Amino acid sequence: MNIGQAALASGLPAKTIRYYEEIGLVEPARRGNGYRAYSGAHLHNLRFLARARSLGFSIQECRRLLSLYDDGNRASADVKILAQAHIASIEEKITQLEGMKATLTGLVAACHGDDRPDCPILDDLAGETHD
Amino acid sequence: MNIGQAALASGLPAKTIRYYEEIGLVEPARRGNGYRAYSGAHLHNLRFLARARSLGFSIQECRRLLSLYDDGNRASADVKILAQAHIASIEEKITQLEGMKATLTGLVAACHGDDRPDCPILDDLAGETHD
DNA sequence: CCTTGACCTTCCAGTAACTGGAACCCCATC
DNA sequence: GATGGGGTTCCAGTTACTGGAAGGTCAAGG
Repeated sequence: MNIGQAALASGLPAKTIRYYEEIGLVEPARRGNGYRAYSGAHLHNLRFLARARSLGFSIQECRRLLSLYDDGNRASADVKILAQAHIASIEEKITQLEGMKATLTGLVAACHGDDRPDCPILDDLAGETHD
Repeated sequence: MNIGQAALASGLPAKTIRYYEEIGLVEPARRGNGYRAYSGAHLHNLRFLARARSLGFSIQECRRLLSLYDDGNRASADVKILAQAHIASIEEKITQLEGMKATLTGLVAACHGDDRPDCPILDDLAGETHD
């Protein structure tokens, strides 16, 4: 199948699929005319990547996950550790975002939001402590 | 004050401060020897930026916030709208991350994590539905 | 046979916000 | 004069794509 079909079937943009080839993630065969030819296995890997990326794994992590998938002798513990570390980094991001949100929510609540210039949000950013 | 002092006083790395100058955010004067000379106002802006960035505002948003800060005729409503939009985008990110976390947590719980290859996490990524 | 349009190709540049490093200058001090 | 700790510029790399230009391929229609 051509790249357009692979894109449709995997849900990834063709541009992304070409990029994955460039970085050595999924390397299809070529037809006589230079077109990429994706096999069922290639498509499988593309779907795998789409799913892993949608769960927030980095490209490096996806690479590792694919190689673990391909390794019949893998230990599921290795996969689990990778996933747990990823969960931890997600939690870290969430915590950070929650902190920002809490601060901003407080500031927004304090801002009257009319046509006057007085603004607690800017005051906070400017480091002006409100007694 | 030199860039090193400004870095210390603002909490920003010198590299970042130079970058902010490059993109026109904070443009210090220069001494005879070519060194950057930061005034109190410059330092204030650097601190403002550090705070705004720590709250997750993008550089573009920071630029806008700074210009609102500098505009004595601003309407606090404009600031509030900006902040509210930012809160909304933070919430969106959190929702996305929570979704990833929930899925991953389920998968990790299902994975025995020993030296056997069988792994529900990889099965999920590979699109193999577990009955 | 020619054209049209959809598809494919490569390559280059841009995104966000820095960060690291090389090569070099300035200044005070021992 | 050498040394050390500043400072300077410029270039490259990071992440994971995305957009666009210039051009090749192929099937269908006139």
